[in-house]
Amino acid sequence: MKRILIVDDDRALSDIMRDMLENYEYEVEQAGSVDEAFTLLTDKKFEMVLLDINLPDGTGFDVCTELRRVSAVPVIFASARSSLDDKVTGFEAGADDYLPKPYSLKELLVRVNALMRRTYGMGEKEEQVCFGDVCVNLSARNVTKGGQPVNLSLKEFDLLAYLCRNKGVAVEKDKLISEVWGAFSEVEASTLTVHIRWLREKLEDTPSKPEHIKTVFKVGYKLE
Amino acid sequence: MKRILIVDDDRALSDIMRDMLENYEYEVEQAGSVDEAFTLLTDKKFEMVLLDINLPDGTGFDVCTELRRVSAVPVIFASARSSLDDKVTGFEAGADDYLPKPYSLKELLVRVNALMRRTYGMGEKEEQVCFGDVCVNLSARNVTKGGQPVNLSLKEFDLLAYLCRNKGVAVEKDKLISEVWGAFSEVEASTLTVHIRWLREKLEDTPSKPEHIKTVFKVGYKLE
DNA sequence: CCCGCCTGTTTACAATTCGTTTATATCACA
DNA sequence: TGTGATATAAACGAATTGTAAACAGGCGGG
Repeated sequence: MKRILIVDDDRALSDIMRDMLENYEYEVEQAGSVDEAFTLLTDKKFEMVLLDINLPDGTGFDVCTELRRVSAVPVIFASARSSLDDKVTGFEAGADDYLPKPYSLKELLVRVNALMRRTYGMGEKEEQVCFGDVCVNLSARNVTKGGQPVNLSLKEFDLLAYLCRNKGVAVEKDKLISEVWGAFSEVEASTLTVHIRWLREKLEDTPSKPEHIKTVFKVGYKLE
Repeated sequence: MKRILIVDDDRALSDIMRDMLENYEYEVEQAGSVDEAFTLLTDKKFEMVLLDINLPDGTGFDVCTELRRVSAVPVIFASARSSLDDKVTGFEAGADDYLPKPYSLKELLVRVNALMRRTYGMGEKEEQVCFGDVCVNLSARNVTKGGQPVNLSLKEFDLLAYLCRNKGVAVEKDKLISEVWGAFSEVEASTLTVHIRWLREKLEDTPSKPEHIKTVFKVGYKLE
């Protein structure tokens, strides 16, 4: 959940922005002055700051400049001041975008989204599943046991990954084969058996008495 | 030196943009059509793409969408089409900014600078990644092994740099090629293999038993 | 202007890994 | 205890990767 700070002394407008951003699963806090902004920035970490320029006790430029001394947090100016000079000043103060009022809320939203995407990644969330002393990082494709990296082959990893994604549930052999080898694969069930064995050899303390990669008789396998 | 691709069929305007950007130490290439854009993207790597929307043989939206399939290169739309719908379409296609014509050149420049800064770092801070007795300074583009400087060629360094930025994760061969050789590059996978080999020869104690530049069979490579 | 060096790409071949199958042993349930 | 299901071990072939060397283009120095 990304947190956004809106700094604007027009409370009505600020509320509208807040409502819209909250609809899109951002967490929003509001400040109406430079002072209030610094107070909030001191307390909490924000993933983005939206700045008006004209504030009762200073300018958004000042806020941005100060902020940049200590932080690279994304900043978007949103202001009624729309001259080129103001834009240049804003960007030179370290802003990432500048949106002159009046703007459409939709445009604000897509720009916020674009900057979030650029700053925090295209949404590749790091998925990690652990059992016992084994950690499986699904996005990085690496596995550790007791902190030590474990080398798994392609099929071994894919198989383990599918079990991880269905941790706790018994997966039928047919299902495993079609997920790992492809829907119309014609490999024999024994192939699956062998790969399970190799996983156990690499990941279980006692491969012949598996504690995590369990077999479900007549059904398939289950990760616990 | 950052390379920028301008895609615009208005050659006069394109030239003006080029001149200005070159004054600010960017290296610029120009394309006047979708086709030309793809050609350039096939054999060179760009750090940013400026896209017009109306092109003789397609739209900038198409270029952006295709590009986003394989690359996270920063994209700015600059177009006479200034409706909200167009802006939304542009951002949804994966753009980072949208600048309606007519715009001032100065504004284009500060937006380019801001996006470069956001994407490639705030300049001064030294990014350094180490593994074993090897240290890679990403901003200074130099590498040491056991304190001794190591000479890497351009491609060798780019490849290593990308692996460093994704230390610990298995990077697919396709991804490596599109990041190092350019979005639509058509170099063969064997070229990648050879460059990996050279890196290992220069950085690994026992190149044939690499401890850090690991191969992930059928997938790609990983830095540990 | 020519030459040699450096870089990058491709090619050909060697070495290795991986996945599958087969064969046999062991296990779980009725 | 018997029988089908699963585990274990090993072997083979195919596909992937490593290696070395040749080739081409660009650049700078003589």
